Amino acid sequence: MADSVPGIAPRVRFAPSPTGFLHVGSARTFIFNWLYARHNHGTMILRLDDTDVERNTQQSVDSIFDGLKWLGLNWDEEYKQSDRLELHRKTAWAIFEKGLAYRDFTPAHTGDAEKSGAQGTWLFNPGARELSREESDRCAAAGEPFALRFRVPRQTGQVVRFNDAVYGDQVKAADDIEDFALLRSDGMPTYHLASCADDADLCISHIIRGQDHLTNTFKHVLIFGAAGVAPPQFAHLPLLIAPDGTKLSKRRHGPVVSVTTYRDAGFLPEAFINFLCLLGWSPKNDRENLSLQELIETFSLEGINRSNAVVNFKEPAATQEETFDPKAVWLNAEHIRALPVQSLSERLLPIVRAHGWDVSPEKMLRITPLIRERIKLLRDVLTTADFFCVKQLPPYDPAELIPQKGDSAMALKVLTRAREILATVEFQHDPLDHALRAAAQELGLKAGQMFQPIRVAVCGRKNAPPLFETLEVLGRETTLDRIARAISKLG
RNA sequence: GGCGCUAUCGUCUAGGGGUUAGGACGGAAGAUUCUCAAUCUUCAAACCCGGGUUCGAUUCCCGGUAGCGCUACCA
Repeated sequence: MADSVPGIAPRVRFAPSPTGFLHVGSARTFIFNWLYARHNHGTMILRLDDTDVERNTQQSVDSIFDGLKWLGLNWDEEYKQSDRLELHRKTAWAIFEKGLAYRDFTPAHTGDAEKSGAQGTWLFNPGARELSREESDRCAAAGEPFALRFRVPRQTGQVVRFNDAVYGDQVKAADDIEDFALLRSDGMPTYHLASCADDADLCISHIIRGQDHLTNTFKHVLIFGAAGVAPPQFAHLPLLIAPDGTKLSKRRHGPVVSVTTYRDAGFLPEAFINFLCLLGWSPKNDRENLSLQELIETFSLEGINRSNAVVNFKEPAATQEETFDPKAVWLNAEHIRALPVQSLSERLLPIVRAHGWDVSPEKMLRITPLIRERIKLLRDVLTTADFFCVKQLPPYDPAELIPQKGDSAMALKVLTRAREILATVEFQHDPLDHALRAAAQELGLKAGQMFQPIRVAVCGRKNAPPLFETLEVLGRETTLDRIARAISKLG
C-alpha cells in the first residue's frame, strides 16, 4: 500500500481545537503527522479548528503553542478556521443547491434530553427533511432560524466506504448515518463541514488523526462527495487511555495528560517524543530508544497498530517519578545519557539557577558528568547535585558518618586523618585516590570504611557520585570546611 | 439501545497455520564498583472464551464476552 502518490509530496495537518491545554494524545497526533510529512518530504500544516466559539479560549491557544514550541517540531503553514468561514458557508450552500442538504427549522435538542430520553437512534427530523424547497425558502425568508443538515441517502441500500491506512476497508450503510448538521442555526459551520471544506481547500492528502473520528469519517466521505472532491487518504490512530481503561482526561487523571507537565518535570522533548511514538506504533525491529532522525527515517503508517494503548502512570502517585509511565522515565534517562556533557550541562543550568543556586556555567560543566548517570529527569539535578551548589550543607544525622562495622570513634579517626591529608594533597583524582587509600591501609580500614565518612561529611548523605571526582569539583576549601563541621558533629 | 473498532506477559509491543511465542519497561536474584547510579548475567511473567476450517490453530472464519469510539446545531 503506497503511502503517497509517487512524485506528489503529501500535505498533512494537525488541527487542534483550542478548548483546553495540549493533551498528550494530541501531541502524539501532531508528532505522527510531522513524522509522516518529514519522512515523505511533505508539508506540515497547523490549523486551529476554532469553530466552537463558546468553548474557545486564548489561554488554550497559548497552551497549545507552548506545548508545540517545547516539542521543537516546526510546521510549514498555519491557518485558523475562524478566518475561513466564508469558504465553509460557500461549501455548505453549494451542497444545499445540489439538493444534498436541507434546512431544519426544529429547535436544537439539548444534551440532557438525549441522556434521559429514549435510547433509540435518531437519524433525522422527518418533517424537516421532507419540507418542500418553496416552504423552506419561505420560512428562511421570514427569518426563522434553522440548521443546515446533510441529506443522507435513505432506504436506497447505499453504502459509504473508504480505505483507512491503519484500519483497512471501512463500510457503513447510509441508513445507519444520521442527517448531521453542516451549519448551525447561528450560521457557524460545524466541525464536520469546516474540517472537510478546509481539508479540500488546503489540498490535504492524508488525514492522520485519532480513532475517535473513525466513524465520523463516513460523514466526511459524504461531504467530500457532495462537494465534488476526492477524499484524502485516511489514517486513524489508536487512542491513548489511562490505566483504568478510560480515556485520558484532566478531570479524572490530572496533570499527566498535559504536555507541559512533562516539560516542567524535566523531560527532554526528544525523549517525550520517542515515548509517545512507541504508543501505537512500532518500528518492528525491537528498537525502542530512537533519536528524532531515526524516527523520521523509520516512521511509516504500516507500523501503526489498531488497539488502544495505556499510558501507564500510577493513579495515586506517591512520588513525582510515579506520575509518569516508567518507560517514559527510562527513555528520558537514556536520552540524558546520550546527550553530550556540554549540551546536558546547558539544559541543567537554567533549572539550577531558577532554584536560586548561583552556579557558573564552568562549574555546571564539571558537575554534569558526575550526575549524568544518576538522574532520570532533568529536575533530579536539584536533589542529586545539591551539595555542589549550596554553600552550607543542610543538617544531616551524624550517625550517617559512622562507617560499616565501625563506630563513632572510627569515623572521628577517619575524618581527622582525612583532614590532615586533604590539607596538602593535590586535588586531582589520582593523587586523592592514592593518598586516601594509603591512609585507609595505614589505619587498618577497608577502603569503604575510609571513604564513607568523608562522603557523608562532604555530601551530607551516603548515596552520591564517586568520591574523588566529587572532591575535585568541590575543591579543597569546601571539603576541609565540611570535614571540620562533621568532626564537630561527632564530638 | 443502534452502528463501528479492538483483544499476545502488569504495561508498550514483535510475530504469525507447525516457534522453547521474541524484545523492551517494570519486578526478582546475582556479578561489578568506595556508596548510589550506570553496566553485565539470570529468573518469573502472555496468545479473552466457545465453536468451526485444517493433519495441525495463538494466527483464518463465525459467535460470545469485555473494552473503547461514534450516536449533539462539541470537536
